[in-house]
Amino acid sequence: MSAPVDESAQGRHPHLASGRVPSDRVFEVTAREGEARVGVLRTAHGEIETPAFMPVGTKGTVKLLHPDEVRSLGAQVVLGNTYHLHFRPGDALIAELGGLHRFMGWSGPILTDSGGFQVFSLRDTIARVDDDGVTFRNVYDGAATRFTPELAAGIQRNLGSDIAMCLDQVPAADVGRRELEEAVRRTTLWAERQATEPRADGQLRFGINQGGVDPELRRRSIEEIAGLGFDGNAIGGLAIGEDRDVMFETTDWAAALLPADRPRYFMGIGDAEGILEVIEAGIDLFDCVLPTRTARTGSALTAGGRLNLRAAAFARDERPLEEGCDCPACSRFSRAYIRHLVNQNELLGLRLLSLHNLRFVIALTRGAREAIEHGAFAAYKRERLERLRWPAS
RNA sequence: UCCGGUGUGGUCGAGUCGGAAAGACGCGCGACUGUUAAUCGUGAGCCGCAGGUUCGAGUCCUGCCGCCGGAG
Repeated sequence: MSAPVDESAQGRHPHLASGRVPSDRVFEVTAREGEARVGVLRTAHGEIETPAFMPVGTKGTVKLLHPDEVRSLGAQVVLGNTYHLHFRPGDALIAELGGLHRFMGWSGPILTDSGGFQVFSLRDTIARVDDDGVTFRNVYDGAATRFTPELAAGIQRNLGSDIAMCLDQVPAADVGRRELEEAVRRTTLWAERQATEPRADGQLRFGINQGGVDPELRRRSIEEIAGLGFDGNAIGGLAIGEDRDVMFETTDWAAALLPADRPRYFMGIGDAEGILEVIEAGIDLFDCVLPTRTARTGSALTAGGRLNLRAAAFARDERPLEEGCDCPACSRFSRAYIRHLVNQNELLGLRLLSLHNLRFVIALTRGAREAIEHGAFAAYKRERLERLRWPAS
């Protein structure tokens, strides 16, 4: 594959390139419609127009894609991961090489997740959780490892991300109230400690509230976390298997409780309906592996729903994945060809699907942004949901 | 023509003293939501054909057919 080199990322130290943004200019809301809003989040490595979808690049890469491709799809910020980069190749090594931006050739904003989700979603590896931190066997070599808020802060400082997330305790969707309450309590305890840790130059820090869909616990968590005055606030521990309607309902009132002058981040949602719902609730940022993962497992996201490209139904389908889509896949290749590539395990097929799926969610989000600016979001959402319910193809 | 071997889902291939047909790949279908994921789940076999022995046959017997090898 030959791809253009990102000149701007060459020979530059991300820490030197970064600039501190005056705190009163970090986030500005520029338009509203109901609870939904449009804004701009200014980071050390550039601005993010919100609402924004953030592609996930856990190990320092949005899987299969060149950073320039990710950028040209309209992505303004990507995620990196504290857990994975700490073990491979090591955050100290990345710091030595000039930070994550330079290391991965992405000169735009980077948000790093704290590792909390990884530790707690890999439940079987957890040895012990206490108020100080969590001990687990890491997935790379099985060695016992301890994560604390201080370590999560230190790793993210080494990575030099623009937005660092707090280490949180993420309980499964089906835990009882007692365990949920423990997670809320600990998440606050940890956030208080992480809040005072040193950070990279210009780095913003976001708190994460928990509480599942329990009204009292979520409310309590939001009050405690938001009370610590982070640069932004995330709703964590949702979209992990709970009832969808309850999740949306929770998001509606939970988002409204978050400080309006700070960015609000819903962690881990990426399907079309979900994106529209959380935007409507007043969420500014969201991320998800869905577009890139479903791509690698052979599915395309479209306005009419997901297409399983492996299906025989597409063998002679000469249409693009989605009519009217401007992505590199749709502008040139047929469903039949992509199906052939996917079924033959040709990487190009998975790359084309990745490009398309990311373009789909980014374009959907951009459409929402523009709609809000014109006071047309309600109609936009209705129309998009209609198409999902009654797909044209 | 004779001798020997062999015939199990689309393909390769395990089936021990006859007792509910492994596995892999492929194919069909489906999942996937702060990535241990180019992953995971799931479906489909008149055991070459016809008889026979037996309570019971992919396994034993007979005949036929197809393939492989050798002899002539």
